[in-house]
Amino acid sequence: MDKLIIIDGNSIAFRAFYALPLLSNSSGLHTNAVYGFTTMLLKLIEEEKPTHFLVAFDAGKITFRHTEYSEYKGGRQKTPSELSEQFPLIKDLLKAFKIPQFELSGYEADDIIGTLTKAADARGEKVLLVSGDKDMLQLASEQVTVAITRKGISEMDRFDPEAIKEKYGLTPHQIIDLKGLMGDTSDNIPGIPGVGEKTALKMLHDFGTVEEVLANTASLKGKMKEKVEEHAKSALMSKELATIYREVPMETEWDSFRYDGFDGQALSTMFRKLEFKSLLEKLDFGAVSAEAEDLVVESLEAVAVTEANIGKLIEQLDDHAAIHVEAIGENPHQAVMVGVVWFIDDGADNTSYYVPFALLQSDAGKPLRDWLSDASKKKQLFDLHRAQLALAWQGIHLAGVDFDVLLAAYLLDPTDSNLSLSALSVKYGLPSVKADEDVFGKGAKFRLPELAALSDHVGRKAMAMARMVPVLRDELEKGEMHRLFYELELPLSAVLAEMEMRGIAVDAEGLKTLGVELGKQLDTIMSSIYKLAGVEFNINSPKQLGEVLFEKLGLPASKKTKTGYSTDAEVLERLAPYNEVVGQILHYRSLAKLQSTYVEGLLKEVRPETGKVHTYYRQTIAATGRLSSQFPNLQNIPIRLEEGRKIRKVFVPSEPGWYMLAADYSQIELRVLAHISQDEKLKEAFLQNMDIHTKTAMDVFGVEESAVDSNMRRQAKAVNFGIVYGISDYGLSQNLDITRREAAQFIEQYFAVFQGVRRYMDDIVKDARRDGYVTTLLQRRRLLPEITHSNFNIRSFAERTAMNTPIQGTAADIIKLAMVQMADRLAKEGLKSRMLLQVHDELVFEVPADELETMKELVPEVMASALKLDVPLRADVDFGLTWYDAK
DNA sequence: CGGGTCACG
DNA sequence: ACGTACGTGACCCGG
Repeated sequence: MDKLIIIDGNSIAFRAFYALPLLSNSSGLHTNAVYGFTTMLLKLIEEEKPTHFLVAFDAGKITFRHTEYSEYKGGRQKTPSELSEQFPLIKDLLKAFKIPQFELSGYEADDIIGTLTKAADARGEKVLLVSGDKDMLQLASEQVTVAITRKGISEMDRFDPEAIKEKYGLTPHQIIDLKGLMGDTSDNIPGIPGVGEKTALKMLHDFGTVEEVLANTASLKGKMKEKVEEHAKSALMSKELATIYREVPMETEWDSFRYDGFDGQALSTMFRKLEFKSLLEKLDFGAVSAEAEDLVVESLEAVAVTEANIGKLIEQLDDHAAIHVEAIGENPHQAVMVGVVWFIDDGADNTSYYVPFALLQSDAGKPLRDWLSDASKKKQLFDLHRAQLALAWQGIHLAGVDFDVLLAAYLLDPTDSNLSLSALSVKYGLPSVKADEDVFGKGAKFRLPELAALSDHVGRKAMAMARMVPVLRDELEKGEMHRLFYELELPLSAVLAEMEMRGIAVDAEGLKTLGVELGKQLDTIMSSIYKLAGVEFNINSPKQLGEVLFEKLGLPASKKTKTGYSTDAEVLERLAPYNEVVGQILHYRSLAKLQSTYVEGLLKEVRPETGKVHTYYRQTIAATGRLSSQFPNLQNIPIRLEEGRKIRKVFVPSEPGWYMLAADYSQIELRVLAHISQDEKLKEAFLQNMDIHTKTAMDVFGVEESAVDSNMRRQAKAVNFGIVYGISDYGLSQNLDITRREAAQFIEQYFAVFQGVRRYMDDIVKDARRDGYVTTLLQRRRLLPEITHSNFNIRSFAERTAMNTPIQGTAADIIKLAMVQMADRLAKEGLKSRMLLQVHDELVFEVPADELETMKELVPEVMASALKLDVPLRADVDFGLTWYDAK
């Protein structure tokens, strides 16, 4: 049997546009609506397997409805240019899909669809009609199913007449009456003012049609009767406007909608232009497009090196080369080595040499190992940090790396969430490489392919990497980020790898003891909660907890999440006065977190041989330039509450008689703000070394220092936080639990005093709009394409990001500088002290007793002088036998 | 594998 | 009118 899919083109394009973030490709073309449209088409083709297909569009301009009602669709926002520029792309896309398109001047897509579904009905063919507009429900029939998008575009609700009956108690045709009564603000159809969906449905259930409702106003009551009578004409006109016209004079020849598959060639070209990397990979055009002439595929001779031919590679070793280190696994401290690849480009031929790791480690591999460790042999690679760690665990010290493709790509676009070689080769228009996932598989299906395929794949990775080096080097130069790259990030990679290899010692016995105590407390609290609640349930399940609190115990639910009641700490704290159990649950939650994440989780990461944990700092994740930490995350060890803070006691020196020493920047973000904004008041506060929150309270409340009480200081502190985050009255009001009006007043008073800060906030948003990005003091860059988005929320988010990123990012620049300088000083001065951790504004060291005095001076000195600002930087230092004591 | 929650700066 | 504070990672639950 045939099956026709009809898509309401304008409606789906709008839906996709507003549902997805404003994506754009590297030439600045917006692509989110096209992307959403594409994924929907692919999904429909795959799941529905249509035999016939078409998309209907509004032809735009005036339709016959305007001639009847000039206000039709009035008051509707102009289509944002970010969307209208995408319509031509969608039309090209449909051509590549080989899906027929219909539009007819004077008619809307609705009418074309109405006419076509009528024809299909008459022929007795199955139709699936896809739209975001509930009006379409009037076209449902035994033959025609209407799918309405829900929550964005990925999910749809399907309606046949039965489903419409179930949901609204109406026939498809009565949908028109529904709209006649309630109107439709988006089309500026008036309906009857004051009649919403509920009232309209009730009337229709009683009377059936608009006409019958009007004929029976006598049985309506009071205000409603007046309203209906007064707006009777409007209701009739609205009904007429809502009626889809089904007699458009047009070709309805069934066979002209036949769908026999897309043009893979055209589609892959289209996807490449739009930079739909994931879709390109998903459809695997690799094979198809490799033959296509428009795609450059470089030839490569991929040599799998053996003991017999290793001499050929050794012979060719030069003073520089692109290499690729293939190691399997997310955690580089536990990576399984596959091998190392050398890419040799001698001008005539491209040759890659894949050296299996066992061979590299054998006697025959010695010259290669020496080459890797020779700092005078310059290497370019992808992900130096990871390669260095993986090799170090195998006893190979990697040195002399002068370019890292991953690091460069990150600096060029720190928000890119897919920085794989495969994705980058597409992004920078270079010969493509297969994704690792496609070659190796993933999860349980992961396996290395046979030698020839493996050596080809890793060889192509090395080649792609080599091709990317000059491109990215130029881009860094253009963005004035070469110093940031060569003088900061690249040296930092090595510093981080060194810190991580060293690891930090953990007192596992102490941790276990803590775990036993927590276990006892958890048992006690658990039984107490069950008793108070009168039922046993899984306290860790927000779903079950919600049911107990809000249904069984009948506590007032306030916040909702997508899936049900919210039970987060903020909600529970409000509920605490109602029932004793709530406080217990909060306590249970905090202890359970300590137990699962910080006792059990941390214990799993301790190496039994050394008693140390080795975190992995990620240098290419955070959009602002900060580091992040994994396996385990050592940047979120508890400190705010004493119960959790005790966890810090298990972080100890790795040598007897040594100390832990920690130094943290004081108010680095506000000091950075003072420097960037050049705000006189803020600068003055730091030049006089005042308590910044107290000073803010004095200025905002206009009082003397002695009159600032703890509450005023607390509020001033929240305002300072808000300023750094890109303030909004709503956010501040939530944080301080005050009204928005009060919050707005605070902000206004703050800006009245700190006028330079206000100027900075205004200017940085303007700059971001003009340039499309913001930068830190060291020229770190973050692209903000959404700063001009027509959607208020999306745009506001970008504006706050524009305000925050230069501040957070410059602070990140500064501590990174301090780390590189610190590593240098330790080496130069022959100190035995070791840098172990970075926690955004804090550095942690282990220090032998006889270096304590030196380090207490040196660390804060280096941190404070890492970068010269117009206000002083300050770092406070302390030491003790554990991290806990170095406070 | 996504959502909810919570730990940190 | 819109409905949010900025940046991360780990754990648990439940489909």
